[in-house]
Amino acid sequence: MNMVVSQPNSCADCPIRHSAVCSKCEPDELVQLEQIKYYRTYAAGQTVFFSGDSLEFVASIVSGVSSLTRTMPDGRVQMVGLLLPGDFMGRPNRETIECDVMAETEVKLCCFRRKPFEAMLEATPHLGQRLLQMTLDELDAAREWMLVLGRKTAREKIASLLYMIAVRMQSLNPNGAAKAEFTLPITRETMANYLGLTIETVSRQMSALRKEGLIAFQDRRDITVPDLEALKAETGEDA
Amino acid sequence: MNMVVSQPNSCADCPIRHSAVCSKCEPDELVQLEQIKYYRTYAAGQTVFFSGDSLEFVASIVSGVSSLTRTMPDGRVQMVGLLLPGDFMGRPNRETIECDVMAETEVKLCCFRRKPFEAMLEATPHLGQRLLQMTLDELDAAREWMLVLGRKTAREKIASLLYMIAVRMQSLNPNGAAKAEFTLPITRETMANYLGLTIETVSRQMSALRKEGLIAFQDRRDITVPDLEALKAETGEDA
DNA sequence: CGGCAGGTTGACTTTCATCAAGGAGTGTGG
DNA sequence: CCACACTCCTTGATGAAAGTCAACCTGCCG
Repeated sequence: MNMVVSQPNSCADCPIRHSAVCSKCEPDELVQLEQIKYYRTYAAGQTVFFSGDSLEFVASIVSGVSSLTRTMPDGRVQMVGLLLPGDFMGRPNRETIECDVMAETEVKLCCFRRKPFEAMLEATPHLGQRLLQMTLDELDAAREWMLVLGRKTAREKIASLLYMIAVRMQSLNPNGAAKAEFTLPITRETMANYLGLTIETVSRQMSALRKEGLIAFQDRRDITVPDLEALKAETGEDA
Repeated sequence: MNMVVSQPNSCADCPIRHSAVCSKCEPDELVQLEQIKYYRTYAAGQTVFFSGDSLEFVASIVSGVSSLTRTMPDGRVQMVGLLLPGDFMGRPNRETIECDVMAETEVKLCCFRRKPFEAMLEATPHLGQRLLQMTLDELDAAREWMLVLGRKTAREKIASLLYMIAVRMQSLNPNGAAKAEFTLPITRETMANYLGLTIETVSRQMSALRKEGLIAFQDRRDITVPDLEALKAETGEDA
């Protein structure tokens, strides 16, 4: 595994200092965390954990995008989580992980060996409180996604995914523009796995949305959404 | 709302004392909890919370089964959670709830007003630690379910649901019998909403599984599974 | 007895998956 | 520099699975 261990780095200038699991920690608690943390980088396409692996560390995503997937014995794959910067990877108090974790883009992790992290979780309420918040948010997101998987049409699924990504990117430049441009961090296959569709259906629906002017793209990664509200209307969730 | 407030009850002889959010609490912490708790009972079919309601209390399920559902503007419904005795209902640090919560059977809740509960969560690490564990477990279950919704056939979905319920019931009488009998706590419509299917498809697949001898039933609630392993083989997850 | 909710079954339709062919961009080696 | 192989994507033709519409059954309750 050609993963790279980077040089040490300070929490003070960490880009996810205020959103990650450590965001409620006091300065003295950060000092403790600094002592057990280390960085790792994974190239796009590399696997971080295989399902069933023993869970040696937990981590915050510093940069990049990772996916969680589950695979059936006959090869069917369903993505069950998409981890963005600030998100937490791994399970305290669990020996193994039951998903494959993959780097969709180059990913930089801030890792903590699991045992010391669990000990700190017991001793440092701020850490556990933040992790609880984050886990509850993820649970809400997972439930939202169950609606998409269980009840939406292919077209609505695509619109939902694009809308979600557009809004997340939008939140970075917060002037409420009606328009959005972004680079899809994932392939058609990854989209299909996320949405419970085949890549052919993804491709067809992307073409259909383009034909109708709801989205635009030249190379197949850089997407323009001329009218976010119009796209939202296609998600099936508008009133 | 004809909900009933029951007479006070002691934690000491509570049936979910060792599985609920309070299960790690020390005696003195239980005393605190006793001061802010109260019981409510809902009849089958009653709504506990409507989506968007302000969240006045959180609760443990003492007995019965509740469902969490999300509804689209055009009426499509997806169940996103099934709460059994011991499970926790509600979100600390959130003003409103974004699901409908319904009593599928008669349900007895042990309620805590949200604000005092949040205060205790800050002050009592045992409470937060247990809630974190439970939330992580629910997240895993939600992800498992995303695989069912996204990638399984109707037949596999039905088999998965029946197998899950059979195993949960089985865990109550722990001699590893190959056979299982149980009463479905939910209607065909609820099954359909859980599985992302129509009730007609649920009905057809139930009939098909019965024709093949994988399950048996006379009245449509009391199910017999003569061979749990055979049923498991139909879930698509066997190796 | 009639009405009603929940469930089953059949005929038909729609949606999406499957199978298959081929295009566009990229990297490699002759 | 061009041929090629390869990955990722697109598009078309066809088929299978599940949804829709409709009729009817069953048990229950007033």
